[in-house]
Amino acid sequence: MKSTILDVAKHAGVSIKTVSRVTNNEATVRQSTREKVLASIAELNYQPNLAARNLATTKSYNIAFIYDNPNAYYIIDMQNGILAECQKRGYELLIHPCDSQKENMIDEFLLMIKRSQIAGIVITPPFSEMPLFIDKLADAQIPFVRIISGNGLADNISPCIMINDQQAAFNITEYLIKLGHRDIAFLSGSAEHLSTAERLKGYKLALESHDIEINTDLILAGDYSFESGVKGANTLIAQNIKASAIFACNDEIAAGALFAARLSHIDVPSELSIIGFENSPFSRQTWPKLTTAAQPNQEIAQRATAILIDSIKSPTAQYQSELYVPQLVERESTTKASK
Amino acid sequence: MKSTILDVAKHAGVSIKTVSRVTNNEATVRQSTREKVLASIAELNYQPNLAARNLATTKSYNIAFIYDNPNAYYIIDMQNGILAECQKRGYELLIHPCDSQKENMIDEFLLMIKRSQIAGIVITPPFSEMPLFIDKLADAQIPFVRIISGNGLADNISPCIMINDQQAAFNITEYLIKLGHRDIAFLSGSAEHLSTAERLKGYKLALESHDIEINTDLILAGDYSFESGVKGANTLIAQNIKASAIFACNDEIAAGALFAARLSHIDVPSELSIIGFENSPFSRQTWPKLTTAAQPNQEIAQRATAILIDSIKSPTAQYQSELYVPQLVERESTTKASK
DNA sequence: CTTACAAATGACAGCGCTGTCAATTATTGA
DNA sequence: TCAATAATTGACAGCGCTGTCATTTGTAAG
Repeated sequence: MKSTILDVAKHAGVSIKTVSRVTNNEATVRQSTREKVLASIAELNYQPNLAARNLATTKSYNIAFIYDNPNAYYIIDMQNGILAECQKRGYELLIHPCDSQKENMIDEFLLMIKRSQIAGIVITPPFSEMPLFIDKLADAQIPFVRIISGNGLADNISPCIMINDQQAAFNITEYLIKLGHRDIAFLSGSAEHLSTAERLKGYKLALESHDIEINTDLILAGDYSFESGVKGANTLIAQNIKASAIFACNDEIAAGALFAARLSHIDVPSELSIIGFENSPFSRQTWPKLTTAAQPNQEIAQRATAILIDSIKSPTAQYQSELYVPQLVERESTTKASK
Repeated sequence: MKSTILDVAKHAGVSIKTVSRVTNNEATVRQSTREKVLASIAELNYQPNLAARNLATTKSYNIAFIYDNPNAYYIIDMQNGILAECQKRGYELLIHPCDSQKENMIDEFLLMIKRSQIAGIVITPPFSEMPLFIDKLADAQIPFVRIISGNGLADNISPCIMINDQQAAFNITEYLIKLGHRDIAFLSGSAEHLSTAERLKGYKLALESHDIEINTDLILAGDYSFESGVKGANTLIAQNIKASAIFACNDEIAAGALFAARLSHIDVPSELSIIGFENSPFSRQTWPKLTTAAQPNQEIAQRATAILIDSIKSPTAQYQSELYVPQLVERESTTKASK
């Protein structure tokens, strides 16, 4: 039989309000009383009924996570991070996969949010990078946190976690340059994702800062898929474009490029270095394993959630933002340029 | 401003109870009244407050999903399936990743379940195949549904979705045999998963039914990883074991085997056929693409959830169970045995 | 030992909904 | 036409909790 606040109150010999004070960690309870109540709570195995609390406060303790599923690994990581923080803070997680391409998606989502009782939203790309969507959300006065690609210029619409893809791409490219590579191909991800543009910027900046001319033949459009990597690498090979290294916008593209190279009997890394991005499990399931840039997605998601909950609990004009720079992970798919 | 049941009642000129009847789809409401109420609901954009409903019914509309994350693709598929049904039926989904290896995990989970208000649980392997865990859950009187590997012999402890891995493995093996293969290697998945044993059974049965002797040298232990596939294939190659086809217990293993074969300059499929299992996105990201056996995970999860909710709503002694047989998906990694 | 004030505690309404059961209205059959 | 019965509808309590505000208890100062 589940015990209620009344059971605890009787058992401890106090009023239900005092029990409520203890469970909510309010300050104005005498230490001795608090201990008495806590003992009763433990003995009766009491757990506050969330539905009743929600109803009484007319607040909600639900965090929504909205995503458009591009990458199962990414989603799972994010989800686990959010979950961890929610558990810590006594929130529930509601999952909302959505199709970003779908017409009316924005309005449907807004309606759903208004209907559900939702305290705040964690938003990942591409939604977090859709100005129209974000503006509407801001208008609707719903707290949210965005995880986006950027270099630190926050817009103060909401708290934000920024992934400095540009800096990371710069670092990666420089790493290749320092290995002696000068002809570095760039296999782009999806054009709709900001991260693609940011990574390209970083790539260009690195080349420029080492006085290497940017060769547009080496920059190929694509999307974040394995097939795109295969296609990109095959284009380079077929058109006989000289490249001693490939910067792939994510690990799947890199894996595709790797495969294409093997099929053409080009050895990786001795004849061609390939570098990925994301450090997904994928990057460890290729052979050779991929050198890549790692972003700690789970940690990022957890921080984002923490910031969101903070901003829900104490709304302030100025929002917190944080910046992450993905770090190089050296593995086996890159080596010095051959002379 | 959120509207409440009282607003709707006033607007429609009925009692709040009648509004409640309409939102709960109860039968005893006159058609004309129902329409009137529905119109008011639509006009006021009314959505019942779940917290209040939960409190009033002292029931919960939360479904828990418990998993130990082996495979992000699998989890996402399951999750989406469960979500779809939950949305349809007005339930919420709570996610519970767990570590199946962790000591005390069972008791911790049970405690958590008792504390949370949870209407039922969807359980996937390996949890669904742990008798101790299942028994405790049954003792605790919590409704749940299991998704397990099996051939249809239900135990009536709970509703069940069974994946007939044995039959599917039989079919797959027979498919290879009909292509002329007689020396078919079997790369096992994790021993803890029932599915591995079931697939092995199906494999053996198929060989026997075609009067092919079972060669234990061809059956290699492993787990459900890419590395395991690489290792298995390399073992075959190194020990010079004659095999014209490989039955890999899942797509990752198959991908690993594929890679090992390529490295040894063995062409797939002309020199070696490889077949996977699961039809994960993975199987489309190899080259050649993998022939495999598809189980409609999302559909399975949705059905499981439907059955679970049915059993919550009308508890009966006899539980529903369903059987799925994964179907062969022919792609490019298999072909006729060379003479 | 009082008084004045602060700290701690409690009484009670009410969050929005559903269950129970009584009241009302519609329908049927004689 | 009028019971008798069935089909609808409504009044009201109460689910378990928190917010408000009144009350009690403790404490420092006089």
